Amino acid sequence: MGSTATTTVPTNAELMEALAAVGAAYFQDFAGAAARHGLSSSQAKALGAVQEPVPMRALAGRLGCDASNVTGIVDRLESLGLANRAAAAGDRRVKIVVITAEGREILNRIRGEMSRTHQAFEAMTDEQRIALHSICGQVLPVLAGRTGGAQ
Amino acid sequence: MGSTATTTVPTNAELMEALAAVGAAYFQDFAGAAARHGLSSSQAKALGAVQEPVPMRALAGRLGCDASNVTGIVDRLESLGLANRAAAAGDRRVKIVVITAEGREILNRIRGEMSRTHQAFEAMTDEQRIALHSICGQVLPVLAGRTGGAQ
DNA sequence: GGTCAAAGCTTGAGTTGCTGAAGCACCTGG
DNA sequence: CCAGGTGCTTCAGCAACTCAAGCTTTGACC
Repeated sequence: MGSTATTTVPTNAELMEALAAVGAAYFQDFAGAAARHGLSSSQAKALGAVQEPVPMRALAGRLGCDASNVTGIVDRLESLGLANRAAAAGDRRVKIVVITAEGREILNRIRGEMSRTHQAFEAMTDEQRIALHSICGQVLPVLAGRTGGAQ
Repeated sequence: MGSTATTTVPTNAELMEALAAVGAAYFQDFAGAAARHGLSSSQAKALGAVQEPVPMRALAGRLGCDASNVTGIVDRLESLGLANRAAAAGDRRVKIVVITAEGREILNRIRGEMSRTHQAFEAMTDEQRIALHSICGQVLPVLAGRTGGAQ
């Protein structure tokens, strides 16, 4: 494939711009859906990161922020009844965040209500879906820093 | 969903998860590069949005936030010497944000220092670049809400 | 067994991002 | 010229975020 002379290979700058625009639009769709359920984007992101029980410190790692920050976010999730703190077996220092049934319900509803995102997916062909998924899978480990390159 | 082939078409949920992960990783790379130059991600995002002179109100639209918020962000950019407020010809209410030479310099440096993103792009084949760029271009108008569907 | 460094979580101070309401300056239409 | 709308700023208030300091618990060392 790829023998059409009209399609030129995009430069890094062009790709960066395209990726940034798509990422920003996706995020706005996400934040909007979360807001409709009274959650900030940080809270919703945290909720998505605790589908499996996770210690506070590890959650901070997943969210890419300071541990002290997670305290406040989980405080709010807990006061909304969407998550709980549980004691860890074997280490009484550790507190494990566990999503509640209601939290899971809200999370699923938020994901279902990201209408722009769903529309965008519907408009893709099977080949495009496969290509996008494969590219994401290949690019993610590099982008997330699992390679010994920088840092 | 009973597909048994080796390359199965990813579901919406799988695509959403992949896209979210890539978007988050990209954003962290961006925020990290901006932080190295003493800019928050919002400030850097605003800087990128004023490569062409833009009135305050329009900038708020581009950033997807309240106009009053933009006042503070531009205040900080201005105090750092990265942007200026200029009077608009013909309407003295309007203030137009103009990036300075130093602002452009910093912006280019930030983009150049997004090493993980560049690494990820380097690892892509020409076909993948073309596919990704084309998918982004197709998906963006839908994702950004230019279709009369929801909302 | 006692001691001490280190790990996990929370608290407090301080900055930024963000919104909504109120206010001022300015434009536009009658 | 006056009324209403538009553009920007200010203010109060909350969420998110960081750093430094503090508390409890753990694990290792003497």
